Amino acid sequence: MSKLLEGLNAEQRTAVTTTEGPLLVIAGAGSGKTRVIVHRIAYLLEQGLARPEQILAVTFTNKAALEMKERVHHLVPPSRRRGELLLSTFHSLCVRILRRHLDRFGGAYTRDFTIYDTDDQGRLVKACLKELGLDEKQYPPRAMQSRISAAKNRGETPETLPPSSDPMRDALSRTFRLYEARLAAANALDFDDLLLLTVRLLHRFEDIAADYNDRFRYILIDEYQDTNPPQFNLVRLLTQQRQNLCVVGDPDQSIYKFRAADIRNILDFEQHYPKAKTIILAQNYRSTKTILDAANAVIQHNRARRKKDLITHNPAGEPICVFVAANAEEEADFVVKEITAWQRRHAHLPSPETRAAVLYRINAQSRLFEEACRRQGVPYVLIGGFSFYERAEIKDVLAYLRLLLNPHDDAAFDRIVNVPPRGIGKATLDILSAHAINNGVSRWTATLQLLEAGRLAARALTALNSFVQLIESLQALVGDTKLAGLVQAVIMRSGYDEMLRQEGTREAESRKQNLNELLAAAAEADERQESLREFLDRAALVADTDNLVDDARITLLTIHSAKGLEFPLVVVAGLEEGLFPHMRAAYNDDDLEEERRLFYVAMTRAKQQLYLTYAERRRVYGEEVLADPSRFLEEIPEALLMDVRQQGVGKLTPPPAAEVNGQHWSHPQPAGTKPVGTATAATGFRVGDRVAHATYGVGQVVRVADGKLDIAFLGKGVKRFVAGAAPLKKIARE
DNA sequence: AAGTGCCCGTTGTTC
DNA sequence: ACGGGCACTT
Repeated sequence: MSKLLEGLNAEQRTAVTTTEGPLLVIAGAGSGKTRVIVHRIAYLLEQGLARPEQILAVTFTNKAALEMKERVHHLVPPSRRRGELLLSTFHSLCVRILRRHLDRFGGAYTRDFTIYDTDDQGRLVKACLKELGLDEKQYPPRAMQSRISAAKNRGETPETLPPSSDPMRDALSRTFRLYEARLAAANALDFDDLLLLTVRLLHRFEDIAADYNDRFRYILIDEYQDTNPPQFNLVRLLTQQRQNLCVVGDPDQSIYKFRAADIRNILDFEQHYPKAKTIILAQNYRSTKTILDAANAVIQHNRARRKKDLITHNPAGEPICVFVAANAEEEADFVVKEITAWQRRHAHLPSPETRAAVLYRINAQSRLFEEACRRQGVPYVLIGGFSFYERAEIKDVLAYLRLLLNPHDDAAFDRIVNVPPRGIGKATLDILSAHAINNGVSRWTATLQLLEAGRLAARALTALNSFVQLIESLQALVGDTKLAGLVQAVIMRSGYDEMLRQEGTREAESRKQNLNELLAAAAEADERQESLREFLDRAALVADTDNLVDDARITLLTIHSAKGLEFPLVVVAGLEEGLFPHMRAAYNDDDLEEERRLFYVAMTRAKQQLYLTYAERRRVYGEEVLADPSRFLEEIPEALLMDVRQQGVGKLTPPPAAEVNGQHWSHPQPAGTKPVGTATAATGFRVGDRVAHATYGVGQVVRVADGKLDIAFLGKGVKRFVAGAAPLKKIARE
């Protein structure tokens, strides 16, 4: 028997060695899912079933891909792994394919396309709304953006969304159409396009599809529960010929519905691939029995679910600690203090066994924990939120670099045309933009044409001309100069360095430091002999967790970012109604069940010890609000919990119902009621209506006058809202 | 064209 | 509480 199989349980072995035909591996949290994938790849190589370049494994992050590769290398001797093992995310894979074949479409898109990130997308949507004369108040850019994205992932195109008499739908249709046209004009692809165009490419050109079918004899997909329709279609197209497809995932950990992930992909796998064999990995190797029992108890509250209980032979371990803080600052202080104390108590263990993570629902919570760490002088690593590649100065310099490769990249152009300020003001840019729209050309082309015609104020002409000179002179360096040199040239010649120097603030200093880090990253890319293109692609597709520091003592991150990770000590913070489950998810069963899965993911990150904390008061939008404990806390058997303040677990029972205007209200939302839409105006509200607010919870309209609403919230008094100014949902009676 | 002050929405999760 | 966007000023 192969040494590879030693130490694997019976199910894991079957999953590793069943190499013909489709295979579905339902892997519970901590059941060795990654291990199965790694060993399966190693097995394929060792048995000579495939050469490295014939295997494709798709992971959720690039970091996961790198780790897997290392582990495979550890198991397989070098002689067996000559060739390129392709381990990557769906997005990276698609960029790779498109950079090779996108020209085949022959239309506007070429292989030199630029990738628009969410930020660029937002700018573009805004510009489209403006161009169409649509009011941003009535059609919030962010909402439009996510509707467009959702439509694209459903397979809609501007053609399938015809003009409509409904103003909202019509606005969406028109914005969508213009948005797509502008993307094409800029030779730009958004994140959705990367997947969608790859699917279209393989669908349309059989020879390309055949090539990849030929090449990839074995395909493995990790975190399959979070694949979306385009990803599903891509997998279909890649497995037409051979169905040596192995998907691994856990329906209970599906947490990306908001980005179009469709849990049915995994639930219906056996229907999609009728010859599929299914293996369930139900033994958890990660967590203590206490933690696992609690997680099992919680997830059982989900009704739309295939029953699956995880078991473990691990010891019971310590009870789960629940801490109730008076406010969010106290919560954060307690968490940091408790973590350091726990680590001190376990100082005899090797340091990887005392790593801790603070998990929270929303990024805004991170600030509290950062501040608590700073106050207590404890080093920490923050994941996400304002990560490196999202910083303005980094994006600015990257925008310069993008413009060098693709001057028609309007998003990049807009970003830096007057950064640092070089006298190209609003008036000039309006003319420029109008010219670009009227002539159907990019900003860059419009600039050249305006310069040619000379029909602008002399000052504007000089400024624009020097900008063009700058870009062209930098373009001349591409290819000849090393990346580090190029980045340095951008920072210096653009005047960015000078601008930061003149500011002279601490903030400017730290931005300068960030740019130095970017320089270092460029130098590293030089060592790997990367092209500018590859450098930019990487920058566009880095995941927050890709920069995870493995040996950090304390890591702060959202639960979403924590997917696939594990820590000996985990604190899940902010377990309050309205925050977790989040207000916006509390009104429909599907969203609420996804919140519960999110909590399930959070709990099952913990190996040894789990803390659950919440604050009775928290500042939201600068205002102190009261909060009730999360309903999820009540779903954990009390025997598994310990209140670290010795207040008794009775603390966790829901607060009594309250009276508003003589009517009885229970919090949260009364059962059986449904949201009927977001209020964009006070119209449609009547005195007596039940309404919900993202921050204050359920309330009752007590006055409607002059486009204003007075709403009474339980325990929070009467608040006044201006029409269209607040995220209100009206709740229908019954 | 750039600077100042006020109003408004923000904070839901990410490749 | 805070920053972006806008109107208004210099």
